Amino acid sequence: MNDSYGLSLPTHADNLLQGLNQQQREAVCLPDTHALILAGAGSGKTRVLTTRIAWLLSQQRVSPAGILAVTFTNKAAKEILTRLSSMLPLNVRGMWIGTFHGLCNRFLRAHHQVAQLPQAFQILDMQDQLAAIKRLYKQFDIDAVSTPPKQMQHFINSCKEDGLRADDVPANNINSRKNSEIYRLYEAQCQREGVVDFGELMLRSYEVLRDHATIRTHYQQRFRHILIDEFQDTNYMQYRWLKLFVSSDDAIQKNAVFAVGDDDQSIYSFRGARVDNMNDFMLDLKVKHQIKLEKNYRSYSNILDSANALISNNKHRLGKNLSTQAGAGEPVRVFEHISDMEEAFWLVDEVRQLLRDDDIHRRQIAVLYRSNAQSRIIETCLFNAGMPYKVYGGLRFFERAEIKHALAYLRLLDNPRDDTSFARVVNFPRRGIGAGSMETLQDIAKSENCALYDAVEKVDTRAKTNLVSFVEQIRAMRAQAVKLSLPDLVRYTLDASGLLSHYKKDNDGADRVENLEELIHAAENFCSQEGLMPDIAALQEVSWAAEEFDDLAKNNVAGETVETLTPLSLFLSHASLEAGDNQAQAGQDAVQLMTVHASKGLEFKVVFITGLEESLFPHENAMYAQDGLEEERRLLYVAITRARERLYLSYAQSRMLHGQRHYHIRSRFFDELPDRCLKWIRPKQNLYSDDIAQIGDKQTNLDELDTSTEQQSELRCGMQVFHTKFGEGKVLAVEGSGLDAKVQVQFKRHGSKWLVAHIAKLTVIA
DNA sequence: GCTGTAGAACTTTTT
DNA sequence: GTTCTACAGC
Repeated sequence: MNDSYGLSLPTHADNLLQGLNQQQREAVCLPDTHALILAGAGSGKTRVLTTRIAWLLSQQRVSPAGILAVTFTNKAAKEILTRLSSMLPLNVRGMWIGTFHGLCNRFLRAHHQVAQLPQAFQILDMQDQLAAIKRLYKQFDIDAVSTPPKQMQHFINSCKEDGLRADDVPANNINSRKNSEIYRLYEAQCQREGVVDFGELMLRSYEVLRDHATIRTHYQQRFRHILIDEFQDTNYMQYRWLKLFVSSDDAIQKNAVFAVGDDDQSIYSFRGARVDNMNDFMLDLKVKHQIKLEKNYRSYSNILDSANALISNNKHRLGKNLSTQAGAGEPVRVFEHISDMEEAFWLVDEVRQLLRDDDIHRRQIAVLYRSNAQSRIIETCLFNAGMPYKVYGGLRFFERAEIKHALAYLRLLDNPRDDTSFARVVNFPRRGIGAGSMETLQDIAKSENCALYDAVEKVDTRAKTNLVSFVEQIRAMRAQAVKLSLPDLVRYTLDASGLLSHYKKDNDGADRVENLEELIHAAENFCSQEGLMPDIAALQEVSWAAEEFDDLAKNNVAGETVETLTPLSLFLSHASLEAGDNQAQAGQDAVQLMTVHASKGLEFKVVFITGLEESLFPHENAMYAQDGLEEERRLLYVAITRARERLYLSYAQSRMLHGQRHYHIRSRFFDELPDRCLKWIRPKQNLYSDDIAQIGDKQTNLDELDTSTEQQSELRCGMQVFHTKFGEGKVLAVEGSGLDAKVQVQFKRHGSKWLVAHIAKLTVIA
C-alpha cells in the first residue's frame, strides 16, 4: 500500500530501527516535542539524526516539506542526504537540508525583495571580504595602521554574529565610534554592490524572519520538525535564527526541535561557538527530553577510558561517560623524544612497522597535531622516507588564486558592478592598468557614487584607453554569455579573459592550467543531476515564494525589475558556499596528516597524537584561562576518540618554534590519563644503545631508566637546564662527582630541587 | 608600474 | 624558520 509520500508502511519503520540500541531507538522514536540528544563520540550521532528523519516520514508524522535539517558543513549535509536516500525511496526535494549558510542563501534568494537584495546577490568569502574592506580603506583614506583591515574584518563579523548593525554598536569613545563608522561604510558598500558576506547571510535572514510575521508564521507552520547537528558549535546568531522557526503561538500546532550535540566536543569557541546554547535551549524551550548516547561503537576501552578520565577533569559539563563492549584492546602507547626531529623520525619508523607487520593501510593511519606549524617537520621526514601522505587543511579548490580570478570574471559577467571582482581582474592578466589608474577610477566612483565599471566612461586621463578596452571586453563577453551553457561559458571565459594563455605561458603554470580545466569539470558536474539537485529545489522555492508573498514583495520594493537566477549565479554561490576539498594529493593510499580540529568527526584505525607538550598542547595562549584550558582538554578528548584500535601519544623535550629552539615539559594532560591504560615506551634510537624500555609507572620508573648515556657530567652553577617533568631551571649548586654527583636546580615552575645528576635526565640549554 | 627586500607575525577554522 | 605585507627603488 502506498501512502501519500510514496512509502510503504509500517514494515519500513521496523526496518529502520533494526540494529539500534535502546537509547538510539528512544531518540529516534521521540514524540513530536523538543529534545536534546547528547551524543558522545562514536555513538552513532549522524545515524540517529538521519533515522529520526526517515522514521518521522515513514510514520507519516510529517511530509518531506515539513523537515528542516541544519548542519555546519557541506560534508555533513551531504552525508545526511546520502544516508537518507539509502534508507527511504523518497524524494528529498521538498526538504530543507543544508548548512546554516546554504539555507540562508536559499531563503534570501526566495525573499530577496523583502530582504532588499538583488536576487542574484553574490556571496563574499573571507578573502573577498578582506579585499572589500581594504578597498574601502583606500577609498576613504582610513588609517590601516591604527585599525588593521584584518582586525576590522573580525570586528564586523563579530558584530553581525551578535546581531548588531552599525547603528547598534555602542560608540562611546573615539575608537568605537571609528569602528562603527567603518562598519557603516562597509555595509553601504556591500549593499551598493549587491554582495553579502557569510555573517550577512545569517543576520539578514534573521532580520527578515524577525520583522515579517507573515513569513515567520509561514515557516513555523511549514517546518514541523527542525533538526540540528553539532548543536554545541552553534553561535549566538544561529541559535536566535533557529528560535525564530519555533512557534510560540498556541493557536498553531507546535513544531519540534531535535538538537544533537556533544558539549565535550565543543572546540570552536574561538570562532563564536557557544556551548551555553545547549543549556539555554533546555531552559528557553522547556525541553523535557534529554537522551544520552553513551555506547561507543568505535574504540577499545583503553582508549575510551583514557578519554573519559581526561574529560572528567572539566568542571562545566552536562555529564556523559562513554562505554564499549569491545574489550580493553591494546594499551595506549606513550613515547618521549629528545627533539621534534627525533619524534618525526620515530613516527616514520613506527608507521613503516605498522604497514609491514599488521594488516593496516596507510589511509587508516592519522597523524594529529595541535597547530599547523608542526606538520612541516613530519612532512619532511615522510617525504624523505618516500612515504605517501596527505595533508588536510590549507587552500581549498575554490580558494586558489587562479580559480578566484576565473570566478571574478564570471561574477563580472553576472554582475558588472561587483567592484571586488572588478578590482581583482582589471589588471590580470596585465593590461597596463596600475595603482595610479585605479586610484583615479576609485575617486570618480566615490564622487559619483557608482560602480567602478560605470565610472570608467567618466575617466578623462591617459589611463582611459586601457580601462575602456577592459570594459569593452567584459561587455563583449557578457553578450556571448547569454548564448552559452554553463560549462561552455566557463570554457569561453577562461579563453576570452586571457587567463588560460597567461598561465600556459608561465613555466610554473602547469598546475594552475590544470586547476582551471578542473573548473570546467566542476561546472559540468554542477549541471549534472547530482550537483544541481539542491539548487533546483531552491529555484522551485523561489517561484513558490514569489507567488506566496507577492503582495508583501510589492509593498516593500516597488518597481524592481524581475530578475531570474541563472545557472551561472547558482554556480557562483555554490563556489562561495562550498570551497571544495581541502586535501592535497587526493586519491592514493596515504597517511593522513591534520590538525586535531580537522580530525573532528573522523575515525582511524591508528592515531598518532604528536607534540603533547606544555604550551603547545595545551597551547600557551589558552593555558592560563579556565575556559581556555577546558577547551584544550576537549580538544585532546576529540583527538583521543578518533582512534579505533591503536593510539600513540608522543612528546618531545625540545622543538623548533618561530626559528628558535624551545624546551617544554610534557603536557599536564598526561597526569590526567589513567596509568592502567598507558604503556610508557622509550623508542629505540641511534642515540641510545639500550633496547626499548617498557615502564610501568610513569612517575617513578621513568627517571630510573632514563640514565641516558649522554654526557651530563659537566653541570655547573648558573647553567640553564631542562628536566622532562619539571621543565626549565637553573643550576644553583653541584655536590660530589661521578655517580654520586648531586645538583640543586631552581625550576621556574616547580621550585628548587636536589637531583642525582646521573639519574635525573637534565639537558643543558645554556 | 613592477620587483625586490626589510619587517612583522605566528593557534585552532567552516560558511 | 617561513611567509605574508608594505614600501622603496628602478
